[in-house]
Amino acid sequence: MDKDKKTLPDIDHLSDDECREYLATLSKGLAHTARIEIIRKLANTDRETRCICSDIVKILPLAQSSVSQHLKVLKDAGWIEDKSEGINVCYCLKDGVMDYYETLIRRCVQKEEGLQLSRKG
Amino acid sequence: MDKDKKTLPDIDHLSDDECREYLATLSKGLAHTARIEIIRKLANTDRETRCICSDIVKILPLAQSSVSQHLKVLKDAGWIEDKSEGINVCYCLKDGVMDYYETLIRRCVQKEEGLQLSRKG
DNA sequence: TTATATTATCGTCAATCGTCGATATACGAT
DNA sequence: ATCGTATATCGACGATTGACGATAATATAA
Repeated sequence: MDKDKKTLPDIDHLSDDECREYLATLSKGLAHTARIEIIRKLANTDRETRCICSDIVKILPLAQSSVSQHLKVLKDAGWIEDKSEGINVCYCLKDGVMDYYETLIRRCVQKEEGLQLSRKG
Repeated sequence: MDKDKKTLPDIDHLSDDECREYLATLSKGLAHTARIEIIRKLANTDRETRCICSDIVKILPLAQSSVSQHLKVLKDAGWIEDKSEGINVCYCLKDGVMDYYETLIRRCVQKEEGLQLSRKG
């Protein structure tokens, strides 16, 4: 039932290559203004209120099928989860994914240990 | 001479739309493993050491023309700067761009003021 | 000038993306 | 069973991306 609700992979257990792959995938999620809007909307919707698909369609200037595509991209990338509620599908941000993204960036990109000279402060 | 070395736009002076556009553009920069590798390399190269184009070509399993393309994407997006040094071109990360990216994400995506209920801590 | 090294650009090609309308699927109500 | 609502998927299309080799452009060396 919760088969597809896989949690975010533990960064410490990923190889460098896997980290880069995953960072690229998540970044692709943020690489379109419509998807940024979706994430913004979900970030501002608490779990009780819930955010169903049709709410998201309403706030975007796109056809329903296009919005559905963007939601699929975000879901496949690991940004969001969905849950069916009768006729509706409730979307929400994956828990902690924002922090996860920033951590992944640091793991992939930031200065290697041993030579952090210019970290101001 | 420094015509194309434009600094990162002040986030506070951007409209919401412009913020989203710019976040999407920067995210596109991170949306490819080769470009992540380039940014990693530059983040680990201090300004004195300098990192010239051919060094980057060496560490990537791509043709020189492909690497040049990726460098162009990163430069156009605002991640990196270049500077000619005789026959070579020295690339470096734009100063503060990592922090800038994270700030932009927060500005675009994170919870609106007034209702931050579940910021743990 | 000619030759060599470094980098950018061009042209081409296949693959992916973004969009849409149309259709399929699933559920709830009648 | 039929209808209506919500959502996902399909197929088509144009635009963009990512790759390459070839070539152009630039600087240095001989």
